[in-house]
Amino acid sequence: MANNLEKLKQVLVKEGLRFTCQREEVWKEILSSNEHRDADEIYHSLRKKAVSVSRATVYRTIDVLVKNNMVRKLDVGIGPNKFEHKMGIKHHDHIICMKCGKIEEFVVNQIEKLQKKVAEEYGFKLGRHNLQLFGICKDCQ
Amino acid sequence: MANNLEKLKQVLVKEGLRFTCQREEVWKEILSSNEHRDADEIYHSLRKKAVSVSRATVYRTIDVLVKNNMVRKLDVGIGPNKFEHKMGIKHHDHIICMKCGKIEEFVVNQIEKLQKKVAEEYGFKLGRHNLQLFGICKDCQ
DNA sequence: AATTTCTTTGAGACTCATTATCAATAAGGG
DNA sequence: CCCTTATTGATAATGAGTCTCAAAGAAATT
Repeated sequence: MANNLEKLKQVLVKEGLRFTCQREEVWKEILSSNEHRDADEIYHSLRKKAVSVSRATVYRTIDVLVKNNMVRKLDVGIGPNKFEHKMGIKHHDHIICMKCGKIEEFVVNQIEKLQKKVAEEYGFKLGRHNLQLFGICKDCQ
Repeated sequence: MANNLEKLKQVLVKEGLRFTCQREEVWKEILSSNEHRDADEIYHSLRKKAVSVSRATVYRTIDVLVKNNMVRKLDVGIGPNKFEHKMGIKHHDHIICMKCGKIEEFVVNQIEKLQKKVAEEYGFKLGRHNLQLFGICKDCQ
């Protein structure tokens, strides 16, 4: 917790940005849940707690967090992007139900390795990747 | 070619839709190129050829084609979705340059297999998937 | 402490891709 | 050829996200 706040402070210094209470609140809000939430959900959750913050600031802060590897942006194929913090969480991909929108996480190390190989083959310096499986979950079948 | 037109006719019958010259032109336009193009590019290409069609119809037609597995929708992470026809083309994924937007295609059978295994594991009936690698290409590094 | 300089914020305007609306037009069966 | 129904196109609406800019806040300078 305190560690995570420190992390934010460090990143802000590194980026030449100021530590403000809005940025702190956004970060704490994202840390407070392991759900995949979109910017608007984060914004409303903060407003419900009477935190004074605007949508624009939520988006701006998330950008900083994503750029600095503290938050992952998830393009779930439909609707707004979702976000999840990466503190103490190891890398995973997602399998998404096309009916109910349920998102499950999975890890396949071998896929990661194959991806690196592909990138090398094509002379790309690999940044992030995006792997989603879309299907119909057990409950919806 | 003639085959592909037949294919369109069949699909339209199956969907209870009519065969119109707009739908035919959109389909031919998509078939005419192996590039990854967005709806607007397809629309403008048709207009340049003096084909009378609207943006709305382009989108609507593409929807039908995607639903019937004749066209693939590509979410390239930034900007509009891109489309590519699937006639005589085998499945591949994409590696995308985050600087210049260049898209290269690759095939890794093993990844496909691993994906199927994951879906099984989680009890999902696998539909499509989405695998993009984002990086910086050789030229942009 | 006051002033200056620079950053951040928030409200709302704006953008871009896509979807919805709906009157006018076109297909296709009878 | 007529009639019903689907389709089209122009345009409005939507949704997610970004931009703008004046006002407020921090930091540095005097």
